[in-house]
Amino acid sequence: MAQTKKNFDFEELLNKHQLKKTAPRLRVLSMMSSKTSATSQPDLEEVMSDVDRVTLYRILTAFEEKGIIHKVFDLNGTANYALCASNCEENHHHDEHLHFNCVECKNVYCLDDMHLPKLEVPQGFTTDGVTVYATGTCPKCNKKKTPK
Amino acid sequence: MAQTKKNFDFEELLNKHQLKKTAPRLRVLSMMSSKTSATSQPDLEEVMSDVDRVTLYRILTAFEEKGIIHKVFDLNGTANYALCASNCEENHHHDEHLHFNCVECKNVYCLDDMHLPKLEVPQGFTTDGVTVYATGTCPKCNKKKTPK
DNA sequence: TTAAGTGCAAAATCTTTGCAAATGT
DNA sequence: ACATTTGCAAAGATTTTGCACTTAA
Repeated sequence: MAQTKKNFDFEELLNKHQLKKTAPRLRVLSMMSSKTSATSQPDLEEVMSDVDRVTLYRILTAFEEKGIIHKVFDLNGTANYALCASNCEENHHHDEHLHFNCVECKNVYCLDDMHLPKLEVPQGFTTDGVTVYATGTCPKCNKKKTPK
Repeated sequence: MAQTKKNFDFEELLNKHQLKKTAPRLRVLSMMSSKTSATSQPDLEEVMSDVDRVTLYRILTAFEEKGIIHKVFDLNGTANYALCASNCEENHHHDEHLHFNCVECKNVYCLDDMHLPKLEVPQGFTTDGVTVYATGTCPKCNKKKTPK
């Protein structure tokens, strides 16, 4: 059960959430599933430039409400979207994983499998969630920098 | 050397960065220093509603460039600003502390003194910075919830 | 057929830019 | 007096809303 989001799952996924299978929606899902990193809204808009911007907004909103994708802001405040892991439910996301923001290519990687260290907070604070952003260089960009 | 940013330091601070002491700038500094949490841009705009919005944008940009304040986006993508610790230099911020985002009052607390646990990243990634966002309830809001 | 989704137009925000007037040094 | 800073007007960009047309089921 390693990779759960294959292309032919998208119909089912939309069905499950009572969303009709339309071309723009399938393309959004397809694009997100083809990447290991989250997709920034500007990138999405570029690829989907033939559909109305409003439509894209509505698709993203709908997907987020249904728990199909989750939104994560990178360190520049830009919204990035990624498919949710299977344990996301409607309006209740489990995105307490590590978000890695590459300073070279700006991509945001959702490193789901990383275990996050326990966090201590001062007296009086109670935490219900932790999101960790790491900045640095991703493997792809590291390779470019060390061509040998 | 516990609290470094007293009111009478602001003149000096602006001087040091070759910025003129103007009323709006002093008010921004005063507001930020009076709070233990970062100040959201909407909050700033409300308090500073008598000065032009453009002026506020420029003040914040200038302060950030000079390393007087740093910007941190909360989990809703809203910009929040806080005075930099003294070890911030121009265009090179040290804000690798814990940002605590209260789900009740939406405030962002910069918990400078917390030590952040070492983070493991997968093969190929190299990190140069870590920002941790915790969500939860801050002491103030916890008190409200448990009135006794 | 009909409820849901899309596209277009337009409003509402948010952010940036240019320039003249005001202000700090 | 002079360089900065502010305010205003306007341009640009982003996001939201309303409604008619289209499409999936």
